[in-house]
Order: sequence, then C-alpha cells, then structure tokens
Amino acid sequence: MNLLEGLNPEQLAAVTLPRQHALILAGAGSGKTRVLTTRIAWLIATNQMTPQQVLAVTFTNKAAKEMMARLTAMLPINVRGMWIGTFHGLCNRLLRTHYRDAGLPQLFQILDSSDQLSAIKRLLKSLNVDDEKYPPRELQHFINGQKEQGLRPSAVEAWDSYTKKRVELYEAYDAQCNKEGVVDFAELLLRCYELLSRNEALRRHYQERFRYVLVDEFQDTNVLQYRWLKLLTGPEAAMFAVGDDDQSIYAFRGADVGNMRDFEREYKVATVIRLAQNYRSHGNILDAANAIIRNNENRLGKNLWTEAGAGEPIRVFEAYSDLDEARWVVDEIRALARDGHARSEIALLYRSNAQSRVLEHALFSAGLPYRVYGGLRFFERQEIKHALAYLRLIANPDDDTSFARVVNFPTRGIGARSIEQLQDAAKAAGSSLFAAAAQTSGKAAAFVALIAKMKESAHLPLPELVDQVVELSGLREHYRADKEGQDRLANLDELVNAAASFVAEEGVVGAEGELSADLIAFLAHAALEAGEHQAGEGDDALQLMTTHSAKGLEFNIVFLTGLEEGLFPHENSLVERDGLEEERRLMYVAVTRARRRLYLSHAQTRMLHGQTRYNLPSRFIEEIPAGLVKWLTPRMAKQGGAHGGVSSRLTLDEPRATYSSRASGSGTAYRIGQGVRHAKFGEGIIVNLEGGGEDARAQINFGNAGMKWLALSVAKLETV
DNA sequence: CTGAGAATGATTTTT
DNA sequence: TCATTCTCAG
Repeated sequence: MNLLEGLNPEQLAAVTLPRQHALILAGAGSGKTRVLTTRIAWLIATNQMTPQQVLAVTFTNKAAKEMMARLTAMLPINVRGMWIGTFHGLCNRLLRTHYRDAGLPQLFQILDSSDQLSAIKRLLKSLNVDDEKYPPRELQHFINGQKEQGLRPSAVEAWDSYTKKRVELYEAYDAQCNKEGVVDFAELLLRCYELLSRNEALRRHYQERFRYVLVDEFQDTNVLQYRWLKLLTGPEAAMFAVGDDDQSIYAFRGADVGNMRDFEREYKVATVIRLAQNYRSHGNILDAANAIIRNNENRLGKNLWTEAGAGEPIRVFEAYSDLDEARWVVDEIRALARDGHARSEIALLYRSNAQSRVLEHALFSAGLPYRVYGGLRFFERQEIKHALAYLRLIANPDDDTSFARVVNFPTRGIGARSIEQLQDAAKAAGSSLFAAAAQTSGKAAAFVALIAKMKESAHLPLPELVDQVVELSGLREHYRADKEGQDRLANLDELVNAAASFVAEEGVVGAEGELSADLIAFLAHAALEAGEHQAGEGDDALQLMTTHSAKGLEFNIVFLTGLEEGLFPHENSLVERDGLEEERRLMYVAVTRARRRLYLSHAQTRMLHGQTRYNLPSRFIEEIPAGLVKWLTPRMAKQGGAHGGVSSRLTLDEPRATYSSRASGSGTAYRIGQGVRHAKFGEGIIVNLEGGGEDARAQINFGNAGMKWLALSVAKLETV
C-alpha cells in the first residue's frame, strides 16, 4: 500500500494501530501531522471506517486546514463532510445543529475576546460595580478560567467575599449573554459539553457515530476540552491522542499537560508510541535541544535523533547591547544573503514582542524586508468589526454588544447620554437596547430603521448584502472623508471579497429564507477564524516572531535573540509554579525550529521599559554542551575597560547608557554593570546603586540566585 | 464630539 | 520607552 511507503517503524506502528486507545508522543519534527493524516487515510482506504466515523480535533484552523488538504491529496473523496476541525469550530457545528437542545437561539452570535471584554465592561457599568475593584480584564480571565474548568457559577467554590462577588458577576454575565443570544469562546465548549452530558440520546448518537477520535497537540488541551473528548469517545471508539509534553508551552492559558498522564491512566492506554526520529534538523541542533530539555524533571521522556549528520555548531554571540545585537543580526543576515540564502528561510525569534522593535529598526535601516507575525488580524480590525456588528444586528437585534459598538459609529448624534437612557429603558423593560431604541422617536429610532432597511437586503447573495451594509451604514462615507482612512476603505472592500470567497468555498447551498444562511455561517467564520496576520511587504522577507508563535514552524536558519536571565527565562516565570520548566520547554521549541543553522545571542545591556538593564546570559545557553557550541565572541567577555576581546567593531559603539551612579564600599569603587562575585550567590552584575559611604547598597542580579540588594560595607564582594 | 495631554503599565496567545 | 487608555477642556 503506497500510503504507508516511507514511514519509519514507529510511524508505521502508529498509523496502522488496531482500534485501541493510543498515545503518540510525537517529538518536534517527527512527522506528527503525517502520521495523523495517514492514519485517517489508511483507516478509510482499508475500509476500517467510513469518512463519517472519524472525529479529528485540532487547536488552530491552520492545522485543521492542513489536515484536510493532505487528506484530499491522499484520498479520492470529498473531505468536506468529515468532522475535522478545531474544538471551537466543531462545538459551533454541534450547537448550530442542536440549538434548541442547547437552549440557544437559532442565530446565536459568537463573541471574540474583545467583544467579551466590552460585554463585561457594559455589565459592570449597568450593575454599578466599581471597575477599579473588579478590573474587567481580570474578571474576564476569571470567568473564562471557571468555564474552562467546566464550572458554572453555582459550582465555583468561593470562600472570600471578593471571590463571591466575582462569582456573582460571572452569573450576571452569563445571564446577560443568554438574554442577548451571544456565546463566548469558552461558552461554546462548555455549552456543547453540557449538551452532550445531559442529553443521553444525543450523546449516544454521536458516540455510536464516531469510531475514531483523533486529537492533535494533546498537550495543549485544557480540563474541559479533555472532558469533552471523553464524552464523544464512546465505548466502541478509540482515542488517538498525539502530543508532545516537551512542547507544552500554554499552561498560562489553561493547557494542562497532566491530561496526557490522565489519559494514559484513565483509558488504560496500552500503546504509547514514541516518534523520536527527527526529519528536520541536523544532529548538533537536536543534541542541544535534548541536552536542554533533560534538565526538566517532569516529563514522559524521549530523545530526538536524526539520520542527518551533525551539521554545523551552534553559534553563540554575546552583544554589548540590544542595539549591538541587532546590528550583528543585520550583518550576519547580509552575509547569509550574499551566500544565496533565501530571506524567508531565516527566522528571528524572541521571547517577548517588545524585543522586536530594536530588531525591526535595524532591519528597516538596512533595507532588509521582513515580516512580523502577531499583529492585528483581518477580522480584528476596527473597520471590519464595525461592519460585522451591523451584519450581526441584522441577524440578531438582541446583540447589545454589536448595538453599542455601532449605534453611534459613524457618529449620528447618539451620545453617551442617549445610550445611557437607552440602557436604563432596556433594563426597566427587560429588553435589548435595540428594542428600547425602537420605542423611542428620534435619532435612536432612526438607527433602528436603518437596520431594518439593511435587513431588506438580507435575502441577497452574501457579498451583495455586505456591500449594501458597508454603504448604508455610512462606513464607506466615513472612511472616505478620513484622510487616513484609505487602508480601512480598502479593507472594507476586502471584506466584500472575503464574503464572496467564503460563499464560493463554504457556502450553504440552497438554503434560502428571509435571512441568508450564508450570513450566519460567515459571521461564525469571522469570529472563529480571525484570518491572516497582517502581511508584511516583500515575498522574500525575514520572519520575525515570538518563540510561542514559532511553534509548529521550521526554518533553515534561526536566530534566537535576547537569551538573557530575566528575559528568557522570563523573570515572572521564576515565581510561577513550574514556570522555569515551561520556559525551558519554550527554549526547546525554539531550538528545534532550526533545520541547519542556529544562532543564539544575548546582550549585556538592554533597554527595557525605559530603563537600561544588565542581564546575565541565559542559563539555557549554559545547558548546551560546550562541544556543540561555537562562540562568536570570547566566552563571557568581561565588563569595563577594553571589555574583553570583543571585536573592535563593537568597541566603536559605546552604549548610550550613562554610568552616573557610582559608589564605594570597603574601599572598592563600584559602578552599574560591574561584575561581582559573592561567596554564597555566585557571580552577578550590579544593576543599581543607592546611597553612599557606609550606607551604600547595590542591587545585584545573580542570575540563578536571583536579584539581591546588598550593603556594600557588609557584603564581601569580589569584583570580577 | 474631539483632541490634547496625563496616567498607566508592560510575558507568552488561539479560539 | 512607548503604546494604549483615560480625563478633561473646548
């Protein structure tokens, strides 16, 4: 069977496994997606199951699409009918089908995170809750956290008055959503989970249907997602969970790696297959990654290997400053480009977004095209959200979030005052803002009439409807008048195009009524799939992104910058539970992105939040065996004076930092940036100085041992 | 309603 | 430092 051609023994074992629960520990670059898709194709091709019997779940739309595309290439069938999608996409599908059983209006709308935040702000205002005491963002996080644990307000344990109040607000928030007919992301999951757990007939139906449940990136599942999977995996079904505990980097948003062990135990998983052969990177890169991750205690264990050669050593550069680091990156990239390397095969990675600006500035000055991932996405743009809000009001006039968003945009003389009156009226009548507005006469009523007018176009093909709405709303007019509105105008036109291609690709055929079924599907699509990240200029552009965003991607050449204590590992991680191990996994993910060449760099000084910081090299650099590393700068170049043997090019560029702070203790002069050694804490760098004479104190970053304030007259410090 | 200036606060992110 | 959010005067 040619489907199986070229698979290694472990991949083959996984793909052809009999129907039983299995955990596939798929290391970075081990052909995980291939295994997942080939298994589905093989099961179908060998008639072990029909396309209807598979449920395949991913986290991102990108992964789901990739799976569909590969399946299409492997099988002569239409994959569109198969249940392959994201957790949220599949829940949406189930809830649309069974909206009555789920207690939802047929045309329920989906709130994205920013919609949810506005809804919470509106709630706090209407309840007269002090948003200083209950910050909306924090409340949002609290509510989502509870939902992701599967907890409704009544199930949340609250002992202190603060939590009790938050639970009360959670309850009020849910009530508001129900009234408005809207559902947030976490609610999609929870509502679907509850639907299936309460409705036995429905659960049985799906359990009997899905014989194979396959899960991608299992290490990223949260408690609720795992429980949802368990509900859908009936007694006859087999769960095939693919994941890598070493690449679990999303604990901060609720992912629970513990699900892997729980799955193994609860399902008495007999087959754990380790995919450790790596098809991506050269040996030295894998050895470095293996060595780093070995320092984590909590892991299921696995060691990547390759048939490719050792390849090049890992290059490490110590920069004097962040600016210097950026200049070095530019120089190195220029040299690489001269050698014929494609820019799009070079990635610049950093731990936090703030680090990109210095790099961007240097690249821009050097005229090197680049693309930054992580900006605003298409459906998140202001003008697009405005247009969508009008469309949502057509579908569901009770959607107060959308109402509040556009009732006065473009401005039509309905100010904060009038909106407050509407809110009071709506509250008194227990109705939506839209209904309250309909009761008035004047500007608010005119807005209601406007929506009614738009609704007259609701039977038109979707792209025409969108075009009408953009026109009638006055959005087009508004941005035409705005001298900086040209891009937004173009985006609105693009929205019409997006609607057209959506209908062409996923249009609901035949369904006609007062409202176009396409509209509802399109609105869900817009909420669930925010679209492409802002495209950068140039086809052959360097790729800039955070280490998190890089997960799942690969590049011939990777620059991993800002490898400093406090930055990476991030200082906050040191006080979080298992924070350091998560940072290390992130480092592991970053390192394994590189195919052939990996550069690591750190800077002695760096501007952060308007202050110059003095950071020690990241411990992760030291965790790489010295034999794999080639230092481009003398190892641990010392501070001050001629500063070690750093190349003369660097000494020309003195940092902008001023060393105004000086102090002395025990007759020795100290200055910021000075390296010191302490008997107990080891080597550190002076970060701050205070006072003088007998009272002089120094704040010292000891790296592993943390940040300390020491009295210079007392502490026995040795200068390094 | 708008715009200017102040205040704030700043890992990581998909749906 | 700098981007975003808030506040207040016009």
